[in-house]
Amino acid sequence: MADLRGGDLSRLRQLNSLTAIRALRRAGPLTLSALAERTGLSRPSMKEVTDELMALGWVEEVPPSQGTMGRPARRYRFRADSGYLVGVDIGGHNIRAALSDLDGEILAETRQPVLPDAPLGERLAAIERAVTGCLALSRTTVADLWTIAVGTIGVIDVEGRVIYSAAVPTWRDLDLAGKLREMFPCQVLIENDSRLAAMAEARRGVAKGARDVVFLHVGRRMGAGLIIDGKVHRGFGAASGEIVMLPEARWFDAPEHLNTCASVPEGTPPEDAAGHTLAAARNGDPVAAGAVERYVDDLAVGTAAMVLILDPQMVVLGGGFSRSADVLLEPLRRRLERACMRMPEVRASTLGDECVVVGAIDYAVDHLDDQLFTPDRGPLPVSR
Amino acid sequence: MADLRGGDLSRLRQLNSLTAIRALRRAGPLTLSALAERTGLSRPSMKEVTDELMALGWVEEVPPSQGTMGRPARRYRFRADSGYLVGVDIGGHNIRAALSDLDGEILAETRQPVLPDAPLGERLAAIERAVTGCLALSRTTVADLWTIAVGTIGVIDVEGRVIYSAAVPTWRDLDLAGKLREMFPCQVLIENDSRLAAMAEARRGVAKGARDVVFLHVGRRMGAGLIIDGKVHRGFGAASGEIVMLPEARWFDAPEHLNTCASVPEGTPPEDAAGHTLAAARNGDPVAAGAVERYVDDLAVGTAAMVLILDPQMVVLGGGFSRSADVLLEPLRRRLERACMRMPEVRASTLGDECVVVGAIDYAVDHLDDQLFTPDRGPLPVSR
DNA sequence: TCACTTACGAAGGAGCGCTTCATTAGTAGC
DNA sequence: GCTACTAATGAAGCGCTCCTTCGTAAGTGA
Repeated sequence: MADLRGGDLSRLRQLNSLTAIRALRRAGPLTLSALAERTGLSRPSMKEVTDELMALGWVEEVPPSQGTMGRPARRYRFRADSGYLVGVDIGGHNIRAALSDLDGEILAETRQPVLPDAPLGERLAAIERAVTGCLALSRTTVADLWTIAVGTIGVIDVEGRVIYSAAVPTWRDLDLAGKLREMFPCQVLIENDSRLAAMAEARRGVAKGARDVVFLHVGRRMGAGLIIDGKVHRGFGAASGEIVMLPEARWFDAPEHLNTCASVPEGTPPEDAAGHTLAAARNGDPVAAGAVERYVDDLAVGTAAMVLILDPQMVVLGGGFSRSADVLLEPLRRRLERACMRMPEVRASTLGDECVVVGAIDYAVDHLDDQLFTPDRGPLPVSR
Repeated sequence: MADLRGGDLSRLRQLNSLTAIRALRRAGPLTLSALAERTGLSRPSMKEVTDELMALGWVEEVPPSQGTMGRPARRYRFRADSGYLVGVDIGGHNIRAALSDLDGEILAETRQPVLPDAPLGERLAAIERAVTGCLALSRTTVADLWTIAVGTIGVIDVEGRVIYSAAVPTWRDLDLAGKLREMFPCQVLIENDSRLAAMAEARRGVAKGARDVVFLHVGRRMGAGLIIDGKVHRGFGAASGEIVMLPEARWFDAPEHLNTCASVPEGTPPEDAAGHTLAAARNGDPVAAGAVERYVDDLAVGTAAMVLILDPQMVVLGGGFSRSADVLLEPLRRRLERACMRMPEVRASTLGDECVVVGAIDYAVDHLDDQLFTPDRGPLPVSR
């Protein structure tokens, strides 16, 4: 429960340094005066702070802006390139990776296809290829990596061990965090992919700014991710969002309505059936429309449970089927309107397939921020 | 999003003062040396801090402890009696109030019976009587009150307005916070009663120490309160925990199994029927046992929804029926065991009827803490 | 070239916390 | 009752961080 440590003078400086970093991260290059004004410090004090931050490698000078009145002011910026973050999305069929700077600006992305039943070694190798691919694209080395954040399907325990994964058999009981730590000499974070997707939507997607968000992963498998009070909600055993396990919530079998619809042509591969049904419904096929109706009926039950329990500001529809949001959104809203006490906004995901990698990066950025702004870390470390 | 204000020297002092207060609140009377050690400050600095706090009225000296080696040390304690908090539970049939010091130590309690359909004025008068009764019992005046926290049935909006109340008709559309602010010249907080009960259990009840708690209010009406990350979770529109509104969760009609059980004697008043059924089940009546089975079946569905969605550390069974926890707990556990991914602890409430008032006080204490520990409040105010 | 604007840099001062050391007020043992 | 020991007290002096103030520097616009 919070810290009971009193502050030293150096603690004050540390606080002010962090405040300066935060201001620079938020507002880009700033002059000394602007920085001083924003943080409330005097210019001379801020000068000392920036000098120190420059010496440590956290901040650098950029050329002054031209055409201003008066003597041109020095400008400083946060050196977001003094370290890099990688986000990884380990899906059934694809492994995606993205590399960003410390501000979460994405600099490179890669994708490695992989078979759901590929042996473990192959899958891990694909992860390594995806990450090193990103490094090569952005001309950085593994030594510059500060954090790798991984989103994966399945239930992950608090230590980063996979304890359940319906979609990827070889994934089960794997100490994923451990394996990745062997591969990469940096901090490794593991999260459930739906939760990271929720994070992405809450940070830079359609739910930007919302503190409480329910993210629905609708696709061939169903899942949910929760953002509560602006943070990823994991739950005590990292098993939150698993409403799909409750038969009464009617999520588990919901996709069957779309898969087994009579309007799907014979011989369609099973993974494409739902897409056919949704497309047919969009084109006015009454049989498909009925299947979609029944699908949304089921989807709405589990969703209403989450909305009634949490009263979020927004519900975001994501996952594979969210490409058909135009067919799903309105009927879902209508049903929720009837079922809920207070109707949340219901919107479609805007980030698409990159949702999870982007969320992984946002998660890593948050983690970095937390580390920086946790008191009693001692002085700021040298950056690079 | 956090503050961007840098720190002054005085800010450091403020921080240290607050740290000292916090240490004293947590550990009772402490000597200067002990305080210094705990907070990491040097003794001379801590002396200045305590001098200042004494001058402001936040801290006072107590006689030194005897029989120690060496020169006896001054001891200081937090003046929890420099202000008072009141918690109020507005139920259908009773209005309870309790008065505590700033540490949340309860000093007086009162109860005022009131009819569910009493006119609004009468109900408000009963609230006033309950509170002034507490003041009289503890020989304090309304001027010493810092905060009143109120828990009430029904859905309260973010501004403290009652927007829905099935049990108390006159309560509807009432600006409760406004009315109370007219009555009492202090800070007024309004919350839903189940959420406050959850708070109490998480702070000093059976769930003490748990960060994520689901509190089940089981009684003639059903409700739930959530503690997430140690804080009351209200939701965006203060409508969280309303799973009872979802038919598929089977909470709404669940109590009917107990009310309409054939083993209830003719002529039993409807409010006592469920109690009879539970008692009969405890005594081995097979008909009553069946009714209880069906009741728990329903109860478990909504509960499983909450557990699967949130993955709490603990589920607390509270409310009127929790007096029969011995009959309910085991069957509930069995059903959850089957339904949940990770089984939480399931325990009965230990605080009984005082749950809500106590929770209201804990809520007020938390609020006070937040206010104190929010930066940029300027210097510590004079206490009393 | 001159007035004006804005930033820079150095100097002096105040607040806060730290260390050090002589002093004080108790207990324990003889 | 005296002495040795223990632990807290109080005052002095130091260093760090931030503040304000003021003269100087480096641009723009007339």
